[in-house]
Amino acid sequence: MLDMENERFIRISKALGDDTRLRIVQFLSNCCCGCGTGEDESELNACLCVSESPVPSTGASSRLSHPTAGEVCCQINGNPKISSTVSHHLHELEGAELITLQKQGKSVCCALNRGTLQDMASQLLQLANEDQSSCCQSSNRQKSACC
Amino acid sequence: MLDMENERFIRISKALGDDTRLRIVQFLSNCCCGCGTGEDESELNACLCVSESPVPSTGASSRLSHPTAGEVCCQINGNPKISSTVSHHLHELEGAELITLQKQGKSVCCALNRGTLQDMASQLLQLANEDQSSCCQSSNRQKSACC
DNA sequence: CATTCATTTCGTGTTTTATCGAAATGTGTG
DNA sequence: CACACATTTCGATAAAACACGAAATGAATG
Repeated sequence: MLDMENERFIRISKALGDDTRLRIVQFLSNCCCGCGTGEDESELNACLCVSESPVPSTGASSRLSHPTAGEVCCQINGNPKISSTVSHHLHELEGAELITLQKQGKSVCCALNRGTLQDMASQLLQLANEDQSSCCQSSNRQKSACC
Repeated sequence: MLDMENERFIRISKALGDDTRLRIVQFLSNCCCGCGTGEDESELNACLCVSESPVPSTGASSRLSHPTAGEVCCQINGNPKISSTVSHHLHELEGAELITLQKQGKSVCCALNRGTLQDMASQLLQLANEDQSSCCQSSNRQKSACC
């Protein structure tokens, strides 16, 4: 296991080791607006997840490509406005690079960072399939009196 | 994501989200004696990880197929005898099904449960590649006034 | 410029987790 | 049976994580 630092691995594991945060990741994972750029109107129009806020100058609706923090919060605990707790969890997930947060107007858009999940999966597979033939001669073994 | 319960996913994530426990898993992962049954003498004889305790009746050495808790502890913190802290971590990992502990005489043998790591990896890949087209109609969306 | 709205920051109480040493358990040995 | 040994259990302590409400920030609106 060379690539990912333990510190990062632990940060991600901790982030995923909380019920609220896991549910946030799950919601963002199967949310159809979690990956669009907001430019392809046709797919966005069919999606209930997008935020809809009227633009007064044109009278048209502006649509965001990702669910807002408030919408995520609503999905998680039914709270109509974002709680400080969910806000905190979102930033925790952002710190672990599991999601990205982007300010759009007075809202914050949340998007899943699928690459981090893939990295994590490959680290786990590496741990599962680690070459077992090298441990005894290897230098990564701690030299101690006891073993 | 149907298969693994959130509770189990969280248990495993928490177990991997601690530096000491991660190092235990890493050690067991690339330990060459982490998978043998102890019956194939030829491969075990070359391995420094095996426990060697003289059997007085025959005068020969008995070899265990896995590192003992004490040996794991030694690798982790250089402590010649197992600490209560490492013992606790081992049982935490056992609870998450990441390792198995088996009593052999007065020692406990520790073996990595590679299947759990693989399961976890596939869960993460599933999260990463979740179908995004079904969220808006799907029933797994919470119905709330706010969204 | 005052107001509303979405979000964050802050202060605090509560729970969980990690760590340590001492005592207890249990297994094999002389 | 007494003893040594590996490990676990227990009790205490300290640190980290979670949760909550109130106040603060900052952007859009009237």
